[in-house]
Amino acid sequence: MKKKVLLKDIAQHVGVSTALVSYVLNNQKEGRINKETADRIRKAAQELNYQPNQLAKGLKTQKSLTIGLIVADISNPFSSHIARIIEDEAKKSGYTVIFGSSDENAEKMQDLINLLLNRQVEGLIIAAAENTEDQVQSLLKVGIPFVLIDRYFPGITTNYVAIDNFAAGYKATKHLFDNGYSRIGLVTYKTELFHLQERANGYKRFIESIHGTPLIEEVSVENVKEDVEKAVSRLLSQPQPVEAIFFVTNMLTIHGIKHINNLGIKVPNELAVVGFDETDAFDLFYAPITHVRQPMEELGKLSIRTLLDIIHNNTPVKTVNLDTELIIRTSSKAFAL
Amino acid sequence: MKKKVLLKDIAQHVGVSTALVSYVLNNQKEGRINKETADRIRKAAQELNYQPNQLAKGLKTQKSLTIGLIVADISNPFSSHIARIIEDEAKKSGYTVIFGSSDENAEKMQDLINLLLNRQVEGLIIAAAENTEDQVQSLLKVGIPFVLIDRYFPGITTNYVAIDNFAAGYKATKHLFDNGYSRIGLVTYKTELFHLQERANGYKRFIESIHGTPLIEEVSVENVKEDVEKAVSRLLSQPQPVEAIFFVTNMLTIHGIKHINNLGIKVPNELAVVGFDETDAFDLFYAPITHVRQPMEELGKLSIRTLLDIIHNNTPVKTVNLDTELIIRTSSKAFAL
DNA sequence: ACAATCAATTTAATCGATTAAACAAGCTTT
DNA sequence: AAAGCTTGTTTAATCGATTAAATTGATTGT
Repeated sequence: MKKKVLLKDIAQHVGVSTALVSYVLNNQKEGRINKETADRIRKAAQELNYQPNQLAKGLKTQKSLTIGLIVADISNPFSSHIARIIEDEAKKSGYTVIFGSSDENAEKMQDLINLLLNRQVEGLIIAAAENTEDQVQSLLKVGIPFVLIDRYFPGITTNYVAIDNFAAGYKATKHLFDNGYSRIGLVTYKTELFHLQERANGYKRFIESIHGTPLIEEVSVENVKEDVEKAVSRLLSQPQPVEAIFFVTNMLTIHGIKHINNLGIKVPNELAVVGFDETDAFDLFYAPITHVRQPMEELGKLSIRTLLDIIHNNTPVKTVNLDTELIIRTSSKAFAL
Repeated sequence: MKKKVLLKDIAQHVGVSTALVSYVLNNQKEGRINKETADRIRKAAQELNYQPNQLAKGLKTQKSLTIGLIVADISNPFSSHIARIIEDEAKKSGYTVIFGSSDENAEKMQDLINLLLNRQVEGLIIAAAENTEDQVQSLLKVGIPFVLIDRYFPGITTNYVAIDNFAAGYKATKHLFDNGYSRIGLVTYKTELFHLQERANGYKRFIESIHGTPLIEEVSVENVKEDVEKAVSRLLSQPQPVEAIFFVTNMLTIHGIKHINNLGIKVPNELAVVGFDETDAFDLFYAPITHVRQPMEELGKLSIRTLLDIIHNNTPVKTVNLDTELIIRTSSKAFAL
């Protein structure tokens, strides 16, 4: 591999010290540098196609211009969508993003945090995995700038950008009820994750408000597909089968409707469905899926902007719960009267 | 922010030089170091939770343990799936991946390359954007280890991992014909990208082999949705409308079937469809979509393994064209006889 | 008893930048 | 003409690690 062009090479080429080259290329000491010398330096840098070594620069300046993003799984469309928004927004401020997938696993998440900190990221955006309060607490103690996204812990006072999960759950359930479905089941993960519990709580609150019985099925993260299938089947094989199901994440929704489809059950006539998040799959289903849409752009942009704010100005704690929108399609259509 | 624990801190804590600490923590000079001293150093490192500064380490050792991945758009499921596989495989060898999205734009891709090289990545995996031969050539000249993935340039001898696009195109078209569809249209991007041309070439070759007329619609990258809609409509409003359409990428397929659906056209009875890549949307469509499946795991793993091979052993050029699988579903079902 | 060997550790240079402080030469000012 | 500014540039320390080479003190061989 050809050797890289260094500051020293430019200095030699022009016949000045590396210090001067550095000053010129960083536009420092404006006015104190001979215009003509400066031009020669800039020209040489251009010609030699000088690219500063960011490791060296970062080491000296203590600024890596890098932030870390930890998601559950970068191949999940929710994660990759957010990742893309954050990438773009970070770039606007000259920052690069390093991603990592935690697989909803606390240990992997800790490894990722260490890895990112070793790489001297200036801050983190984290979609925290289950049971990672301790890790978040210890980040707080260390004082690394970070912002939680999507998930957060009610017991920890820290920056986060998320949605109003309770309202989303309530709204989705109410919508089904208003459209004539009264026995409504819910499929969620068996999890301590607060944001998912809140979606379920919103559901429960509404069901209670109409004096109904909550019917909640919890599935494992490890075995989503099979578990969702069982969950759906159980909800349908009750003495009084459910008339509608609310799935609280994109994956649950997808596996759910695939199974419903395989069972030959007609949506919404035999069973209404409300899903969460957006995916093309929801549109292409013969009965397009009513779903809770999260404001992705806002989530992403707000999280990175908050993070950069903290990094640069050490602003006070900021917590955001954005509103969601219920996109009403066919899968929850009211009974024809 | 609490100050980080340095090698120096451990040295001071134990009462030895930083050199010794470094040797111990890197398991160097095995046997030449007093076992008891070594233990004390390791214990101190543990207690103080020492995390080496990778910028400093990388600067000195000239190894960043980082590789760069350039995709068209990380939020595209194809890209994010590949990214995830590469992330996992890289981690196994102690490497971290930095991603960037080029948006199919040559200039952005060049910026990304520079950015990644500044960050001293040891190598690159690139899904090259259109018209970036020059960039690839110049990477070759500079001698940076890199592997092209998904896309490659017939005129450039370099490492790449891709599929046999021609065969995929041929196979998909033949399948439609064998199932009784003879007027078959194709929707692709208006592009110089060789891999997409090859998919179209495979299509053309087959159509010619049956003495048919190729019906190719090209859409722009910038305006996919509208253009696909127009393309589909044009294919259907021919004097003799097409009986089947082959879409050569996942996005084209999704937009295509959405539109076909909106037009109220029944698949496959009124129009058969074959798509490319996999997405949940294909399964959930009322007539599950027959599609070309790319071997994602192999693509991802092979690309990173090849790259690491080059980095470490400077192996000779390796080009790979993997076979694809045609997943036959309902959307291309033979006419009932 | 003296050189040679060995084990254990330290010294100091280095990676490629940045930057405070020093310096040189010309110009003012009194 | 001495002292003080300006302007333009260089010197040298530094960031936090790694690592070749030097050093120290003990041990061994002859």
